[in-house]
Amino acid sequence: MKKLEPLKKKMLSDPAVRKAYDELAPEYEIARELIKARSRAGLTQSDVAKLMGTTQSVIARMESGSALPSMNSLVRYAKVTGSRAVVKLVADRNN
Amino acid sequence: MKKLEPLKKKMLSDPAVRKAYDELAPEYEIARELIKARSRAGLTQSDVAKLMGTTQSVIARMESGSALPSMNSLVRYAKVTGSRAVVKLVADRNN
DNA sequence: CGGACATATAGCAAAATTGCTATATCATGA
DNA sequence: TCATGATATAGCAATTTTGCTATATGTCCG
Repeated sequence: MKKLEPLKKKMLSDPAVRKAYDELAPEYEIARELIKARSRAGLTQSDVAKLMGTTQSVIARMESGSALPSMNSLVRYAKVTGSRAVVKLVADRNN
Repeated sequence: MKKLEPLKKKMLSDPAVRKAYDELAPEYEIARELIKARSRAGLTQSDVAKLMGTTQSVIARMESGSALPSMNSLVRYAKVTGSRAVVKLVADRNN
């Protein structure tokens, strides 16, 4: 299943594509983290919503990666899914 | 320099204190990450501001922990300081 | 098929963050 | 002391996220 890597690399060498990717990637990365945490906790979006004191559509939106959430939301989401939000800024030459 | 740990533990056993601490902690944790990244890059707040296309006061506010920033800001800040924002929701029984 | 349950999207108001200007504080060196 | 560079804070407008209701999709049984 690693056959896509070369193509990916090639596409990312296009500056325009690269820029879009760089800005988009974090949203999906976070979305994946959210979904992982929620399934680990065995909760539905409605469950999480109720626990966070909001509605299911809000959770769906966060997990869809249609926008970068605030740390506030992230921390609250983490809390109700039995997780802890860890944020690090790691040195990275390639950016 | 570990003498404060027992006191800290005791204080946190007070529910009211604990709640305030839980909500406050992430802001300062993030602020510390920001400042670390910036000094690693050898930049001033004004430098970062310019690179991000904003002003020094905005950076000062982010680093003061007076509010939880958005992932958007975090990612942009990371980028100009030669870092990468890593967000993880790690399983954590104690919360 | 028809009914539950889970997730996704739209549209708008409310709330929070961001951007900005101005100014304050603080440390350092000439 | 004065000047300079760096960081902090205030106040307000602009932008973004959040919260909400309603509705759409999609899936899995019975």
